[in-house]
Amino acid sequence: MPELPEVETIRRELSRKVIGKKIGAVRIFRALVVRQDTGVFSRALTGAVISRVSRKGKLLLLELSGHKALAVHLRMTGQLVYPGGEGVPRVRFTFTDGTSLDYRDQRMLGDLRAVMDWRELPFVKNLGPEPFVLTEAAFSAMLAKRATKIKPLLLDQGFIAGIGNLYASEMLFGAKIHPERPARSLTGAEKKKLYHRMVDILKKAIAHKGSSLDQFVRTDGTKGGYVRFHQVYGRDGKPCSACRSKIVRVSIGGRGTFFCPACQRGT
DNA sequence: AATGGGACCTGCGCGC
DNA sequence: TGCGCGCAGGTCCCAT
Repeated sequence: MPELPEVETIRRELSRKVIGKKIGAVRIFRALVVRQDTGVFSRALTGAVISRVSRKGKLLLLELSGHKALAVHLRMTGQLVYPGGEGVPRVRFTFTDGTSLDYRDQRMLGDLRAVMDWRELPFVKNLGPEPFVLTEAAFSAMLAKRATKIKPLLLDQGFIAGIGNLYASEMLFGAKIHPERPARSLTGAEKKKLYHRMVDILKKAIAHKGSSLDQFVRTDGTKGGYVRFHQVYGRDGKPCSACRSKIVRVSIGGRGTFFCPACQRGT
């Protein structure tokens, strides 16, 4: 479940480690994760120099010389490890200095592709605003227009970029809002609170290098430290930190959703 | 517009 | 103990 904080962690770490490096060779061990012709992929990347690493929502972009980019979506179990070299990854990028960047992905749901203009990717074009760019007023106005349940709405990448299942539950708990509340039913105070919990939680998760519950690891293979701050996600049956009621897990929009039935009232 | 389902994948934990 | 099954969740796609 790499979400915005996890992808941002990787972005920052790769920025420190691989900018300026030249890709000498691309080895594809499992073609499934390369979502385009593998020859096109390899030829586009070989010889390119990494100029910058950026992020759009949960999409990581290794920008290259010649206006190209390597777009990486980790989906569920993707990992980028540097320096790589251990075991057999799905894809290995070997730099001309001899080091390598490994793309690992247990479930192979990830998405790697070399693109000429990442701004033209449908995923990018459909992306909603970045949480850190959005103002409170704009966020409130966006919520006011929507009748749908707040929790699935926060997961909609076209509505807002980067939030996934874990942080959606955490921020709704922080704002004391029931996950099935229609977005437009939130009061002004609730919308304000949700905006601030959203920003605070994402920033704090980045500060702690993300949440490693299952597969997420940092580029050096170590785990992120935010799990110990989780209030509800993965804590069903355990006491709420605020009121000691038991945290419950329900399915909303087909996704596991954790909340405190006492603190987060009503629909 | 909203909602619900299936598809993509693998490994884990559950029930029997 | 062993086996089969459902499930985990990011995104896309289809149907209603």
